[in-house]
Amino acid sequence: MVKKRRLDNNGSTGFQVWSIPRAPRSARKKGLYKKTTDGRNFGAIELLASLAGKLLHENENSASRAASEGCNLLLIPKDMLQYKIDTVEKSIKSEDHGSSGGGAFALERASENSQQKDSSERSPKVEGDTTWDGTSVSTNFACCEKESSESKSTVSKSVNFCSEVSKSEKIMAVNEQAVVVSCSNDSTEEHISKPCSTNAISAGRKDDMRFYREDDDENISRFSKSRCTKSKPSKHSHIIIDRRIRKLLSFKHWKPAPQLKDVESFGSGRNISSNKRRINRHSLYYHDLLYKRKKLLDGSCFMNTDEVLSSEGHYRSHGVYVNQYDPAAFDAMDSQIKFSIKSFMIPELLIDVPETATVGSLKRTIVEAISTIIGRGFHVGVMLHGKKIHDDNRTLLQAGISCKGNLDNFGFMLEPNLTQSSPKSIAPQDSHILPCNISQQLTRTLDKVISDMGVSHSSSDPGNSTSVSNNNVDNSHDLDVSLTQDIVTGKPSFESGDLPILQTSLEPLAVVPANMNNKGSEQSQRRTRKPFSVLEVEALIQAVEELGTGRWRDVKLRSFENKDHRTYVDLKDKWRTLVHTASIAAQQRRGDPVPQQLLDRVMAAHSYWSQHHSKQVGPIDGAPIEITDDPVALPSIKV
DNA sequence: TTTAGGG
DNA sequence: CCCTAAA
Repeated sequence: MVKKRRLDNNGSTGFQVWSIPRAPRSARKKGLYKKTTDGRNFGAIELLASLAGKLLHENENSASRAASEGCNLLLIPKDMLQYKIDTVEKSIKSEDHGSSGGGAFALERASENSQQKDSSERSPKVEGDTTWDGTSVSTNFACCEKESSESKSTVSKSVNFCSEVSKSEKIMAVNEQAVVVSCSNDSTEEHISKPCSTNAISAGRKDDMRFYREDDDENISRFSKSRCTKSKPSKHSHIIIDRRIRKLLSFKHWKPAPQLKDVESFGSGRNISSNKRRINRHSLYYHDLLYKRKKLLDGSCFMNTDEVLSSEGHYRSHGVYVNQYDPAAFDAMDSQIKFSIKSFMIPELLIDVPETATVGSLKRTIVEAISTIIGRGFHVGVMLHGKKIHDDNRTLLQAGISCKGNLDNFGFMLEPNLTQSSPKSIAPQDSHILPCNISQQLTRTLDKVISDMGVSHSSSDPGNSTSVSNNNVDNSHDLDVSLTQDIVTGKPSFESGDLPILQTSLEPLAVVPANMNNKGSEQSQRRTRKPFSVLEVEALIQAVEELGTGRWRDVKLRSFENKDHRTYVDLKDKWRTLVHTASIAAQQRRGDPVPQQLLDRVMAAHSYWSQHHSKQVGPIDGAPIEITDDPVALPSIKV
C-alpha cells in the first residue's frame, strides 16, 4: 500500500512523500490495486509538485482562482512561493478573472505529466460552489530534504503547504466556524462549503508544519514560518487542488478526535464500532480509514496529518493533538522528505504513583508534570472504561485502575480549565519542539504508573485474569513502537495551533488513551478477546447439532441469546476454529483445551452438516438429529 | 442483516 | 477477532 514516488518536475524542487492512495474496496480486494514496490504510483505531493511547477508558469489568473478557493490546498516550493505570493496578491485584488478551475487545470496537466494513469483518479473539477472569502489561510511547511544522490538540491528546500490536510481547516474548526468538510469514499461527494470566517482563519496562522532533517534530529531545521492573517490575506497564496489531492493528502490521514460521547462508550469498542458504522457513509469511510491506517502499521507507511473530522463532516472544535515525527520510522525508507506537523510536545514524564495514590493525586501529578511545560490552563481527567472517574479521593486501586490492568480502557483526558486559561502560558507559539509527544508520554507515564504499581490481578472474574495479564504484556511489548504507531495511526495530538481551544471550549479536549500504542483506538479498538468457555463450546455444539451450520443467527438466538458479546459471527468463527481444532493433533492445539469429547461432537456435527443441507432440512427443536448414528457423522480422520 | 470466508 | 463481499 505504500506508495512512494519521487517527482522532479520541471527541474524544480523534487518532492518525495509517502502516500497511501486509496482504491475502491473492490479493487483492493481483488488485487487490482496492488501496491507497486517500484514506486510507480503517483504520490500526492508529486501531483502537488507538478501543480506547483505548472503554476509557476501559469498566469496570475490561476493563482487568483486558487486563492479564491483556498480551502483546498497549496503546496509550492518556497522559491516559487515568493513568486506566487506576489502574483496572488495582485490578482486577489483584481478579483477572479473568470479563470475558473485554473488550479484544476494545472493539476490535470500535472497529472498527465506525471503519467498518472489511474483512471479512478481522473482530474476532478473544482467545485463550483466552493467559496472563499479571499482571505488566506496558510500553513507552513518547512521541509528538509534529505540529501540524496538523485536530489538536486543539496540544501533543504522549504515548502509552503497550505491545505486542509494540515491546518487551515482544522484551525477553523478550532473556532467552531469550521469549514464544513465532509469526506466520503472515492468518487463520492465532498463538500467544501462555507467560507471560513476570518476569525477562524486568523487562528490558523499559528500552525506550522515542519520538515525535519532525518540526520539531524536534534538540530531541527525550521524553515519558512510565515503566517497569514486577515490583515495580510495574501501572505500566502492558495492554490486549489482537486479532490483527488485532498483525498490523497488528507482524508486518509485524518482521524476524528473522540468526543466525550464517544468516549463514554470507550470501554465497549463494539458499540462504538457498530454505531459508527450506522451513522453514514462518512463514518464508513472513516472507519475504513482507520482500518487502513491500522493496516499501515505493518507496511511501515505513514504520512500523518492529524485532523479533526467528525462523522458528520464537521470539524470538531476540541481536541488534543500531537503529531509526531519519528526518525526511526523513516529510517526504514530512503525518503527524502520528512515532515511533521509542529506539535506540542512534551518531554518524557515519568511519574511514580503508588497504588494507594488517589485518583486526584494522579491527576494533579499529571497536571503538574505537564503544566511545567505547557503552562497552566488545563486539568486532567482520568477515564476508565469510558467513564470519567470523578471521585478524586478514591485510590487507583479502588478505582480499579490497578486491578483492571487492561489499559485499553484507561486514559487521560486533557480538559480546559477556564479559570486559569492564559493563552500565553498555554500556547507558547512557536515553542521549541520538545522531543516527545504528549500522548506517547502519557502513555508511557501511565504504563509506568501501572507497572510501578504492579498489576494486581485481583480480578473477580477468574476467566479473565489471563487475558488481563496478556494485555499487560502486550502493552509493554508495544511500547517500543508507540512512536511509529502514533504517526501511522495519527493519534490525537496536542498542537499549539489548537491550544486556543483551551480557552474556548468547555468540553474535554480529547482522551489520550493510555495505550495509544495499541493498534486501534477509539472505535477501531478491537474487542478484548474473550475465550469461549467449555460450557459455551458445548452450547455451541449443541446448537449446531440441532440447527446445523449456516444458521448462525439461529444458533445465536438459541444458545447465546443473552450473551451480547457473542455475535453470530463470533459463533461462526468459533465453530470454524473448533472444527479446525478437532482436525489437528492434540499436541498442536493451543489455548485452554477443549475436551476431546466435545471435539468429537464437533467433527461429527461438521461431517453431518457438510453432507446435509442445514439450511433446508435442519432438525427442528425437540427432534435433534442423532449424529452419532449417522454414518457420515463419524469422526472424520481427514484433515 | 446474515452468511461465508479471507485475514 | 476483524473485515467485507454477497446474498
